[in-house]
Amino acid sequence: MGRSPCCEKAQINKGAWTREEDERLVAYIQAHGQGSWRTLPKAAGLLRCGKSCRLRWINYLRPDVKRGNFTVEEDELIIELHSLLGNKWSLIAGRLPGRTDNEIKNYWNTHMRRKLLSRVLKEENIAGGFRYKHQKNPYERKCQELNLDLKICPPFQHQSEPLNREVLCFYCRLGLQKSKKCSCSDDLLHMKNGDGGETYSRELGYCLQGSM
DNA sequence: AAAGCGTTCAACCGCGGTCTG
DNA sequence: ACAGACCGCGGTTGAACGCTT
Repeated sequence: MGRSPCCEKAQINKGAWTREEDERLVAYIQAHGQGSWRTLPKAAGLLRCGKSCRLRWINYLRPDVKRGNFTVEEDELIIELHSLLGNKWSLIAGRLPGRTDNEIKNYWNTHMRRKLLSRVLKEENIAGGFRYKHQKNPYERKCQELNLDLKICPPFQHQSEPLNREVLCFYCRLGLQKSKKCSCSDDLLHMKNGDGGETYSRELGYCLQGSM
């Protein structure tokens, strides 16, 4: 009935990976490719479950993983994408080459939330003082305000002409047509969005609908 | 010096959807 | 058709580290 288990749970190592385990995993994937995570640990001589191997490879050992601090541009992009997609870390990571969903999630939870909140509260302060002065928890309130109502549906099919990537601004090329930072002309925006009232994100592969 | 507290981030957990026997 | 494993994802945890007192 069903498949056999991927590994003997009792013989599984947990916790931090050792240098030797890393080397074994990298060497195996370089020689044989990723293939099936289910069979990889045994084939590579690792006492780990496939899930753990996958995580270690994707988040840390993969050669194209970009280490080090996030740039200002990446910061801004994460904020923009999070406002559109919410906690869809894998989708956000897909727009940031070399960054993993786990890394972005951690970065958001440690740095960005605070940064964004302080920015918003500062803007609010400048705009007209504390309208919510009476409320006890401005952080919670502001987080609720930032939660946008967004619907995601399958990709829009009939695009007659390929969009000219050269004339699109950086944010539009990332699928953020309605970004405040978008510098495209009104004509171009009309051409990109068509008549349906939907914003098709070619890069993200979604129709973005609702309030933005 | 060291205790206490806060921050960071790698790794684990649990869930939902998908796949396989 | 169905049971159960796999896969990928977001949420959470806990060890390590840094800072403050």
